[in-house]
Amino acid sequence: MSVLPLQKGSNAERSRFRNRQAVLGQVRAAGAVGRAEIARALSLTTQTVSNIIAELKQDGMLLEKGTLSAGRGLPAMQYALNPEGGYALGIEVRPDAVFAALLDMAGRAVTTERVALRGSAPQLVLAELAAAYGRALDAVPQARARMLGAGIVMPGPFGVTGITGLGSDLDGWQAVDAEALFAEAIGLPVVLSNDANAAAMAERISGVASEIPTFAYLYFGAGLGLGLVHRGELVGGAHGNAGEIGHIPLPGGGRLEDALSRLSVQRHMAKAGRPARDIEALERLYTAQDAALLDWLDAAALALEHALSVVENIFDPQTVVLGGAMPETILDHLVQTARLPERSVSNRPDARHPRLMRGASGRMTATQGAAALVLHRALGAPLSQLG
Amino acid sequence: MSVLPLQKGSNAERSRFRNRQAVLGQVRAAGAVGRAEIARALSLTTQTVSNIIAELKQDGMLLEKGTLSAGRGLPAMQYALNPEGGYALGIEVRPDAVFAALLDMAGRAVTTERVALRGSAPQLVLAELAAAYGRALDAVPQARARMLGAGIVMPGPFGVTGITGLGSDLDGWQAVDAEALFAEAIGLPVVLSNDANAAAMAERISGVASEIPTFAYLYFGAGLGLGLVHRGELVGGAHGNAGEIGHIPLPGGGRLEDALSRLSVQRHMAKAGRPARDIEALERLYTAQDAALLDWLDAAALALEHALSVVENIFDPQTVVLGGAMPETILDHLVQTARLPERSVSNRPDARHPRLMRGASGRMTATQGAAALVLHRALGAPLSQLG
DNA sequence: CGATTAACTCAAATCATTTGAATTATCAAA
DNA sequence: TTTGATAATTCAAATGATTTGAGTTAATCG
Repeated sequence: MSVLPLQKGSNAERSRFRNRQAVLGQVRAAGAVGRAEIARALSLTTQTVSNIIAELKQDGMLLEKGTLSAGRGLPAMQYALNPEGGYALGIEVRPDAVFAALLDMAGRAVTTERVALRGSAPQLVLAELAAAYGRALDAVPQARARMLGAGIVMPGPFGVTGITGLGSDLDGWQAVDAEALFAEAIGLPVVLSNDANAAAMAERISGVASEIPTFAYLYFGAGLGLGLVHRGELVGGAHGNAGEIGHIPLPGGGRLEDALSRLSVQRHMAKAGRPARDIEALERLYTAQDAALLDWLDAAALALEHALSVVENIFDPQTVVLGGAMPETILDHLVQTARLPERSVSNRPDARHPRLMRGASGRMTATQGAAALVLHRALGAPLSQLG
Repeated sequence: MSVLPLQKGSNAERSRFRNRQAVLGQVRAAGAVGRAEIARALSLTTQTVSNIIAELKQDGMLLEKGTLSAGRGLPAMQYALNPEGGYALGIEVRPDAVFAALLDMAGRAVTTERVALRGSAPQLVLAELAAAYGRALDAVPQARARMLGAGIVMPGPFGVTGITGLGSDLDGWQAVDAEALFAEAIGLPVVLSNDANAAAMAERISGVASEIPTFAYLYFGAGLGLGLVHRGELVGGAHGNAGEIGHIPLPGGGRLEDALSRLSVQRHMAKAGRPARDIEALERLYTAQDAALLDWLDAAALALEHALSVVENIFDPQTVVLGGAMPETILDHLVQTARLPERSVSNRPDARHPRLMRGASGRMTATQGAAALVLHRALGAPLSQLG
């Protein structure tokens, strides 16, 4: 009979927790700030912010960065995140390999690793993963006591759906509580997400969207994914499966990811007798201005225009970011050649951001994004997400 | 230099405010509950809930509904919203008319009115609107002291966009701060939204989605709109223009709203020599199983399938609700004949809700939805939305 | 009928923020 | 160079809300 609430009640303890996060969030967003400025931004008193900052400094989360004189008055002591104040583990599980990265609180990867897999059975994956985590901690011992959590990216869709088997699901993972398994295997709080959402959060935490609270991210994985960030928060849908934009039909027939994905370009190039197994091969072909690749790009740009039209009109983002497992040169080519739909709510003369841009993260976007999910939760996410 | 925060800091006063809202939200969702149950749901103590409920009762927001014995122990006093405890004004501005409705806190319309307009100039609209508000207050005098705010629905898109003039924009309203104008004209706090978002919130507050936190609403206005509710909150996009789904291209050519909208059916019927000016006419034609109308319905069902495919795969909603300015019989027909896409993340064998359903609200959906936006804010919205 | 259970109330304790006064360091004008 | 204004910061006390713990009341169960 009880209605499960979308929010918990508040008390002094939870207020403090929330304010701590908010202060950390302000510091992260600003790079370095003084206490009074944080207080103004959060509508708190400087006294409160002073108390919280003293605590955070004590905990090793913040560093003093010297005073900054700005006009009259006592110069404010500037505070910045201590990169070594906290670490997040990012994990990306693919059918053939596991990627792991350890990120510090500044969002920089301090270790990265790729472990080849012989199958995707949960036991196997979990064991490899725990081992990789152990190696990362050995390499960065000071992280051991300061782990904030682990973010894990897996091919969706999550939960039991009627399209299991059609997509890129992982064998053996359809009917298990993946989050609980991971949490137990590595002994950390876990956030589970799909690749596109994680990549989007990576851009939000330390990429091109760090000052753009509402944007969409088109992610080149095996297929094509969409990550939606609305007012700083991920829009994951009812079951975390939002963003399967690759499945939507194209005007000319077929699905979007038939024309716009890594599989798509690989198939196209194979047919043309120019197999391109990996990103490096694609990059070389592009540098050589390969005719078959340029053909694919023409069709892909058209598909991208369709995707933009759909995403912009449905979601009204400040910008659309393009990224994922594609050479930067090809992403740039797409960004430059795709024509922006005229009939779109995003077609605004007063726009402050380009409507389409390439993401900043490279090859490990999703892996780093997985860790970014943890950092996002630790550094200023709203209370509603904190349990 | 200061980074504007997505959340404010918390203090005792704001905690109390938040907890008041959360308690009201629980009461609304449950219909009638006891204090201990609310306390459990919100992770607060019964003492705290008791204090807040005493205050809310004092303010006339809650009514005692007698005790309910549930097993052992002292039977809990049940509390319910006092419908007369608060009122919200809902306003829908159309090019040719203004609709106004006064809703009580239970979500019921206590007055409704339609005022024909001779033009859409701001001065004219604001004057008519203030007059309509005055008449509503005269009819329900006890509302005067208990107004929670006004929700206003206008044709989008909001702000300056490159497609101004293409859509259903209102003349004279493109470059004005509509929210401020309305707030000044009627002396109430104002929420501005588009029709689809408001209609979605109406279903959330007192319609078929009252227990569905994540859903999409396909709204038949002049065109076709989409309202997205994610974990209880509207996804409005960067400029409040999210949901312009009518603009997206159809596989067969043209835009979605060319096949699926009131304008579409009116054009189709006019061409077929069976003009249908209003909803009543459409309803009569459907009752007569008019061949031309059935033709349109076939094409519309196909377009709806495309829309479902896009919305489900991008947003992963628990359900898609169909509603707006269409006869219920026609909406039902569409719900029954549209084939649900198989390749969709929403195709789940374990789904608890139908994937597609008709909305509960009738003709005044958007107007009542406008008021629902206010009620939503007053009854349990997260702190982040409260300024 | 007594024991148990659960809702509720009262008063005191607790926690975090706010308030108000005092201190310090810089800039700008005399 | 001096003086006054400005703004950041700290200290101690006050405030506001929740929590804690003990006690009361009214049901069900055995």
